[in-house]
Amino acid sequence: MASHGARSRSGGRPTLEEVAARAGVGRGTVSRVINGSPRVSDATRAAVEAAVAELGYVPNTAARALAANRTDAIALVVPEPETRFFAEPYFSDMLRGVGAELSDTEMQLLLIFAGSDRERRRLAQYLAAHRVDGVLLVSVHADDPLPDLLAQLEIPAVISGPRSAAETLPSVDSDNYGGARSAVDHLLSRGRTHIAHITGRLDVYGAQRRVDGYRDALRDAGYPPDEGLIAPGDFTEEGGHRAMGELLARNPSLDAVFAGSDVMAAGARRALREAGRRLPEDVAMVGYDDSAIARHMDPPLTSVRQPIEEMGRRMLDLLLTEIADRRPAVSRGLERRQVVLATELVGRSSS
Amino acid sequence: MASHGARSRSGGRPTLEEVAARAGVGRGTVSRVINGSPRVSDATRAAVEAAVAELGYVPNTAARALAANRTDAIALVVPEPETRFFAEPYFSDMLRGVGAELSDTEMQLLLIFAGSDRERRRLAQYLAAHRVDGVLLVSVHADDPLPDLLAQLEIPAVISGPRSAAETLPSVDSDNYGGARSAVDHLLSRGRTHIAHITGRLDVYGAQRRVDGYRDALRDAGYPPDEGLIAPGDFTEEGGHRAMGELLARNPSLDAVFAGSDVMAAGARRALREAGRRLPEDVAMVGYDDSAIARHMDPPLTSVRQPIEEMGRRMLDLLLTEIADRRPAVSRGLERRQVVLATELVGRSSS
DNA sequence: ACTCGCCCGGACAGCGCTTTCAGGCCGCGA
DNA sequence: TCGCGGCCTGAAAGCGCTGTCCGGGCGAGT
Repeated sequence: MASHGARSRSGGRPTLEEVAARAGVGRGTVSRVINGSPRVSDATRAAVEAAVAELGYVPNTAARALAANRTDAIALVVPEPETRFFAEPYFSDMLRGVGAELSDTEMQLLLIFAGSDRERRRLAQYLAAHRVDGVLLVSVHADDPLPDLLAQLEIPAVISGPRSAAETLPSVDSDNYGGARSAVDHLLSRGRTHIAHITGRLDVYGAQRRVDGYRDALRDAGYPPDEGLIAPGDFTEEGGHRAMGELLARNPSLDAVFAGSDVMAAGARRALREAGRRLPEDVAMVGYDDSAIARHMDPPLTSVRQPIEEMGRRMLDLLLTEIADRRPAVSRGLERRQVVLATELVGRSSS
Repeated sequence: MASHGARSRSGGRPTLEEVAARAGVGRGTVSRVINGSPRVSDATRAAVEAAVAELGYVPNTAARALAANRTDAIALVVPEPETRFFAEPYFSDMLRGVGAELSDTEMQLLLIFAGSDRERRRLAQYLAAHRVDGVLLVSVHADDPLPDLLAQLEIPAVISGPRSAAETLPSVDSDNYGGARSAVDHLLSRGRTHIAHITGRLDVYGAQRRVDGYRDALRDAGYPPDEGLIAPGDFTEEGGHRAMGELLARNPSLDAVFAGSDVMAAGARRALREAGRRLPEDVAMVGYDDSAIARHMDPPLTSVRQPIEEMGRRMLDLLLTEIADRRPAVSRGLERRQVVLATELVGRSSS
């Protein structure tokens, strides 16, 4: 006690203790002011704030983390290689949404890639050390063990794109089903009658939902189910190209395609060109994602837009709630923690 | 003391103390094992490691940071808006290099954008709180106050692209001068005699050096200086377009252009097309950066490649050295902490 | 065999902050 | 006027780990 008074060591930053001395109060009081506790009189608060300003006091994060058992940091985990992260606007939009929402808080955002096995092991270590208060998980496949790890470690997490209808983690997703329906309805309204669908990877729940939406829209319009009009893609351009080839072979009279992603649409477009079909005269096309690819395609591609930035924001909201709720160990009911946002059809000349 | 034995609180993670108890040694000993101190017998070390494994012990970062006064984290600061970060492959390559080098260590990398005023204030707060052990600064303009702030806070930092010849911070750069020379020499070797240059923003030191390299290469080849062949650009496509226009107006007989960046080359290419000049028949062109733009230009652009990933790796090396050296407060001489890496001319059909 | 030196393990004092606890002071009601 | 209840504040106990300082044990030298 006598060994560390209010003297500031050379180059050292001021401590709570020094602020307290300067303001003529105790450490605890300063702490309360800093943390915005209401149990402090206005006069005292003002005095403390003055001292803080004069000394240029900045709290020591490590000490706070140790004492309060929290880190004030959350991680955005991308289970993909870095290259994909930079290639897909999806991630940067998401990041922007999260970042925007986060700038109102004192929280820090960590960006973590978990594409390789090595990176995943590192991440596991990282999470085990509880170096973040919560995790935002984007683009997770059905069989990914990450969510379970998080649950086991009791780390709050929010997932973008539930893994299944029975998703237990809080999640934010866009309305894949509705988006697909709107795409098909649009094509129908254009007078198209033979509408095919190129699916995404079916181990991604959202891709399944798009198929469901496609089927239901056709059924509701009086078209009997025809599995021959559905071809599996894998979200790649090459997959889209191949799928389109199959579809054309099976359905010569096909006059429209709903592709499960813009990238696949680009592949399909190539296949159509090779087959001598004109867009949109012979075959109309609608994509999904409304990415840059859609805008730059020739002709520009009608596509279903997802509010990705908004999704990022909502994910962060959910996560912060989750973290706050967990703090005093209140156990909440299984209220609705699955958010679904509406999509929007962006019409262009491909349809 | 009696208040916290080796009992693990419900859900709590094991502590050093518990590991020590299990291994039958003292806390300090376990700490030494964890930190790889040599002053521990093999038998003891084995016992401790076994205990660590059995308990699944993971050190508490906050406690360690507090006691050791370090964070084991460094920041990559990008003084640009996020959009530019994603748009320019420069940053992602840099990130990849740093990330690769970092994965051998226990250090954590933080990505921080400081494009807006608001973000910069946040960053200042962040640095003031000493939440990182060091900073990697990329793409800094001559008048940026960030380096000074870092110096004042005594935070180790490494800069990519020195601000001037008198840069005091450790830095890693590519050989802008040599790169420019190689570009001009290449054009000369192709038999071109009227070679113009579109510069980058001259408040970026690297852009100045490219101008120097351009001038010297021509001078050494026996061409007298001709300022009319130099037009200022600003690293944007529009700037390149405008500069090319000026150059053509001033020098009708011009037969080659060395552009200070690929983006400007794209703008210049547009101006050439508008003027009815063919590439490379009428005018040969060389760009700088060897970015995707160069590969996709029509015709593909010859460009000077910088080893960006390597630069990222070297920057991290320098920073870690810097951090390590500062720890025991050894003051080192002003040895060479400015690394310059060689560039490489990538030939394509534009020249 | 005895002593000196060396190496290893344990104890202890914090690192700076949060948070509980209890006491002091004031105001209000009786 | 006295007593009781509240609110505000100060004190103190850690949070889990690091790093220094000692003491003890063991091997080697004479």
